[in-house]
Amino acid sequence: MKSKQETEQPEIRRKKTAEERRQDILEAALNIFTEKGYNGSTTAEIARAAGVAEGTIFRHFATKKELLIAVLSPKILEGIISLDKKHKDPVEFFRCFMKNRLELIKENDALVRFMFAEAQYHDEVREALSKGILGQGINIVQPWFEKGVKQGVFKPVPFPSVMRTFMGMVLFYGVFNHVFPGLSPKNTIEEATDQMLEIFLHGLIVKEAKT
Amino acid sequence: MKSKQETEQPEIRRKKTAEERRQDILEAALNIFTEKGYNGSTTAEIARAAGVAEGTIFRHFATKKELLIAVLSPKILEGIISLDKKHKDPVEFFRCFMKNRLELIKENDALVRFMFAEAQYHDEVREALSKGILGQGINIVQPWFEKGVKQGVFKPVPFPSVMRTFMGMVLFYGVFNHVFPGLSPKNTIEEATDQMLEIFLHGLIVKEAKT
DNA sequence: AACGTAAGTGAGTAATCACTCATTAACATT
DNA sequence: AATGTTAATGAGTGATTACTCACTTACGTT
Repeated sequence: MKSKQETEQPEIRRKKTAEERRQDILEAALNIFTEKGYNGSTTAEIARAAGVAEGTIFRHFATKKELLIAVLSPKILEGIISLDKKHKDPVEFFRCFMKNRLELIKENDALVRFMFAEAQYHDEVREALSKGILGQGINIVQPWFEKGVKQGVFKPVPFPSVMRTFMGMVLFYGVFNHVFPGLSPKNTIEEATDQMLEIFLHGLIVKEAKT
Repeated sequence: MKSKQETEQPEIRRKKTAEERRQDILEAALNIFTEKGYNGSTTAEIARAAGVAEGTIFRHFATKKELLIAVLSPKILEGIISLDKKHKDPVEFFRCFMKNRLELIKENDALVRFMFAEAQYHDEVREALSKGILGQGINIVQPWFEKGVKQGVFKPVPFPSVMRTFMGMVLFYGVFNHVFPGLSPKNTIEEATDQMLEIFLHGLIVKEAKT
């Protein structure tokens, strides 16, 4: 029951609501974390970036780790909603989905890289990531893939392999550009999507050739 | 000029050579680093694992970061040699290369994950990784790919996209199994290679279908 | 204006960090 | 046995860490 009424907003520096402060801290934490890593960031630094005292952080989050979880949790589920179900064609779905994910990753590449990096060391992050992304995969991708198989459009490759391949291609896109700058310089998302999709759907080999 | 002669080895606990100690420390550091991350590991912990005093570490490595570099540098170049050039067929090359890399990654998956995780935060790691792996890509993969294109076997997709797709699939293999356990349970390397290669070379779509 | 309350503060704390250095131990050489 | 040399030690150091708490501030209510 947060009975905080927005009355008039005078010139003098008003105290922010608890929720506003919380958001300030979360935003600052996200920036510092993605830049320096969880263990490389200090609560003092985050407080400075958020414009609050260090003690304020611990009024909103009991521990530093709780802050980490609070930063990542909403981000992990983000983007699920943005995908509509208007597609009829499995191939069209994969094209849209890949482009959608590439855009999402390009916009949040520091975040994505951070999540996967920290997933190595923190069980909580790994579990949240696993649940969130696997949920996307199973709920969204698998039905379309199986639909395609039933229609005879897709090969009956085991779904885990499809998922792994697809995610590898897509997720690595963001990591790649960071770790290996210089390669793929002027690649637009459109081009990247088309080229990846060409390989993913039709393969590297020209159709007439034999293995 | 290390004039240390291996004479007789009496029962009493002998002092190890500098090189032996160095290797002990490197091995322990690798284990601790991959488990807890660079910033999550302490030199005290590494010393304990290596069975040496903390000061000994700094007799062999000036700083903790120097230890990190010393741990990773040899690992990054590892595996290049193991690949012979007996292949004649570009397709066969990709099959062998993928299987080879998958095995390498499966055996060193903690290391691989650690390298890419720390590459987010340390320029030195990123540069070493970039140079090492990009070198492999350009020196080994690109010639075979271009050979395939000239033979009319491969499509003239821009090489960066091919490389990115290939690396994404392969590298993500290890990360995937760690972050998303439960999926792809009993997948052997043989199966994984075959399924990935099927998608990479021939695509998900059955040949008769149209986009 | 006086009071109560929720939110914010920052100096303080105990623990921990990477790193140092005077000392000791283990060898080879004489 | 005496001496020199190289390697190893671990208590010590100053800096830094996540986190605490007694106190202040800003606001709503009366």
